[in-house]
Amino acid sequence: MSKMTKRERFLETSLKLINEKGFKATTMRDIAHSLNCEVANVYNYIDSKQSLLETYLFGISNEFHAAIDTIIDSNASSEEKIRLIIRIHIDLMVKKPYELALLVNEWRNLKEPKLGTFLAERVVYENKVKSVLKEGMEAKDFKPMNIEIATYTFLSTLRWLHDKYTDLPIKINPKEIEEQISEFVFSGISKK
Amino acid sequence: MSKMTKRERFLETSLKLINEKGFKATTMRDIAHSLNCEVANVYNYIDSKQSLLETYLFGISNEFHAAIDTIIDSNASSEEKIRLIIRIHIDLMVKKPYELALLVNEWRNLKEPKLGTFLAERVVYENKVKSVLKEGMEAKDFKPMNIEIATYTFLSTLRWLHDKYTDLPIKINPKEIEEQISEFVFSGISKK
DNA sequence: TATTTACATGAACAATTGTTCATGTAAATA
DNA sequence: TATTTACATGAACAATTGTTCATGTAAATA
Repeated sequence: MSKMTKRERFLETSLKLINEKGFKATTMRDIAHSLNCEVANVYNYIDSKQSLLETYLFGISNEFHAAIDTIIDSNASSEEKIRLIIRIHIDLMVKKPYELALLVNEWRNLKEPKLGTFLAERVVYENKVKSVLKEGMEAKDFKPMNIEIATYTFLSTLRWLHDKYTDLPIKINPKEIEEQISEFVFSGISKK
Repeated sequence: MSKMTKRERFLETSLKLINEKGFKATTMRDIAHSLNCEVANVYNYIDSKQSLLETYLFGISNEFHAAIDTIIDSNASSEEKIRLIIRIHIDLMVKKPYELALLVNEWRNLKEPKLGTFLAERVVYENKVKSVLKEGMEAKDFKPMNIEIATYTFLSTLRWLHDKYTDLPIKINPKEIEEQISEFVFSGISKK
């Protein structure tokens, strides 16, 4: 459909613009300008500036949830599950670096009640990760840890990726990132 | 001095407000309101909204640099240096959680040429960390790693702290965070 | 006592913002 | 051919924004 194509091209353009300048700093006129059209025309594609942000954020959030649910429902070992979680984060970063950057940087600009929904979804996601770590601890695959700290620290190791992938022209090889981060997470930096 | 006290109280109030709503979303009128005064009065304390942000960001950035320089110039082992870097991050988070949150979340709102200066300073900081990791790798304290990935992954493990410390009423014990994160960084989550 | 200092006000400003409206048009569809 | 659809325009709006100005005042300082 011609509509889809045009709309998608519009979404892509404004996504990059928002990433460059930030959501608040990007005006409807900025978006129009980068599309070579008038401001009013932008409203043929979206309802409001807010809804634009919501579309992006809930879209990528859903993708993360769909991916982790498949992993959790599998009968892989805890270690294998963590390995797969690392992989989906890197996969999504390669496929949708700008959406990922938005997810990290711009969710604050959501308004209630969407903001509450978003944060609730994020807690659910964190809890899914937490459950895998807990499972692994109980199975003695993982060492005894403060589960909260371990969850946040682990998730943090995956949260810088988008930054390098959106800004730099030279992309680091995703396979290498996956190996290096997995090694870091499972056995740290010390030469044992 | 009475001036210092009042100005500092003002800085503290607006710092929290900016953290709550975001820099762009916080208006001068918001700040005035939370101080129970008129907008114009705010300009007795600062030159502009931008300079307010700059004060915070370069202040905390300098603290990080001062702290890491002391560590780098010491003759501690690489492992000990990494341990100390973890410690200063946690110390600063406990002492100045709001400044830290700003450093992570709001630097994008700086304008050139301050933005360039800030980013350059950040690269310098990352390079200092990188040099410690490299040194440790060469001394065979640390395993062979892609040094870029290791640096960003390591720094990330410290970048979620402020979030929990500003939002939650219940503070996690800093000593425990330090131990847990050090263990994570040096030997990972696997039960060896 | 005279003067400086730090803090305070209210009104006004020019610019920017998201959004709406009436209207138009080329291409696809019925 | 008639009509719907998707995309497009320019003007206008009400609200919000950071900042300035002239002016005031209580307390500290000279």
